[in-house]
Amino acid sequence: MRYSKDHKAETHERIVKNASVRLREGGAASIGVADLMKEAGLTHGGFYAHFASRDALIGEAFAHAMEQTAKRWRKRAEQAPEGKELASIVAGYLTAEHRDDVGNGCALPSLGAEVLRANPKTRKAVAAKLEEMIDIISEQMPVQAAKAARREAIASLATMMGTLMLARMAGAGDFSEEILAAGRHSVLQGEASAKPRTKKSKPAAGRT
Amino acid sequence: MRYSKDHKAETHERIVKNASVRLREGGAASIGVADLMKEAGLTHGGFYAHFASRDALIGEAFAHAMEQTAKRWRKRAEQAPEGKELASIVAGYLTAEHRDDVGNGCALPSLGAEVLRANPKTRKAVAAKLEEMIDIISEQMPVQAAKAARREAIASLATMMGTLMLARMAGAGDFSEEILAAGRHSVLQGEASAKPRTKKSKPAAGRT
DNA sequence: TGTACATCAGTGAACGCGCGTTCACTGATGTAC
DNA sequence: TGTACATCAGTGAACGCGCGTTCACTGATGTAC
Repeated sequence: MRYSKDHKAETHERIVKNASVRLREGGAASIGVADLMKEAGLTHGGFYAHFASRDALIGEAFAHAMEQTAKRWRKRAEQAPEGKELASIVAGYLTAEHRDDVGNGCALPSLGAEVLRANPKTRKAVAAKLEEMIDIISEQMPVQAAKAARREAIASLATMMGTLMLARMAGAGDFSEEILAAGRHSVLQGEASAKPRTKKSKPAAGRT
Repeated sequence: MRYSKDHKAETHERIVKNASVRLREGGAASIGVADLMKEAGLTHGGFYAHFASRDALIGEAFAHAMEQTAKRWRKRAEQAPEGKELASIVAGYLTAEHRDDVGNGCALPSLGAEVLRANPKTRKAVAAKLEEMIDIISEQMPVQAAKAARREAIASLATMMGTLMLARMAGAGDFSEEILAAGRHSVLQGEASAKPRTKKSKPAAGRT
């Protein structure tokens, strides 16, 4: 072959990564085949050696963005001092840096509305990843009952993504900072140093 | 004139209303001039007698969606029994009906990501409307201190819109219902029958 | 070791199509006289 | 009251442009003999 063993796989991954950034920044409609290939240093004709269609790429870009977000949370939870797992995730989430980095940020606020317009297969994959993400937060909840932990995990996730969206809508001034602070206060009140529900000796298990 | 006095204004409004539904459902990219005019019973050429450009229409559609949402909340707060204003807004918000009616639903979850791609003028107008919406919720908060009320209003709004988005991402099954219930529980816990901060004798004032 | 062939990631011209915008025109009504 | 003209919301053909997709081709490398 002309290229190294997994050269094609690397190219494929590069295209998907770039697409997932653009997807978060500008929505699926902003993804242009020619632009994307140019960004990857290739010409547009080669696109169809990697993807069956533009829509297939969009599906992969969704999956990549969701998985990247989940990975980030797992890593944060693992690296945080015991009892500070949730606080660490929230502190990393509700920041001006995250607000301003839409393309590499959490998939949920960027893609929540977008996924409604995606094909059924993509929608299902996204819903499954969402379950995973809820599990990750749920494991860090300072509540003993699993049911309550799950309920609170969902609400915390909702508050986090909602806060980030509102902060983005508000722009980058005092109003936006106020929103971020309100979200942090709400999610973390009275839970700053409580113990998570599960030990973190093992990486988080997959979804149910 | 060929038509009644405010015929043109009515046509204009009809186009904007239709556009604001499409904007919420499919994003700005889904708004096609020809489609929209056809929906209004007209031909595409007449569009430019009403709007300077497609982009100008999109700006009006944003404003309409935001104002419609704010109006709905004011109405709900006015019609609710005293002490149940916030509960009434939340109960109307976190329902399967609202989840399934994206086009006529709250502007925030549908347009939060979309507005980041709009022009600066539209972005500013949306941010101003967001302030108004926070004020509406803030006035119904069962807290005496204005600062705390505003903080809690922001967090409630974030949780509400975040919950609705998560429920939409989850589809329409048990998982989705669970999300809605978690959001209702979170926003309303312990506040079900507290008194709002302000009397509702007068319609809510404009934003600061 | 040398030669002919197969492989296949990537190239770039070409296609069909839809879209935003322009523009000369229509035709019903209000107004001036 | 009747006639000629001005107004203007709406019509529909035409335009230029960008985009997704197709396809014959390239050329460097691995493999068979």
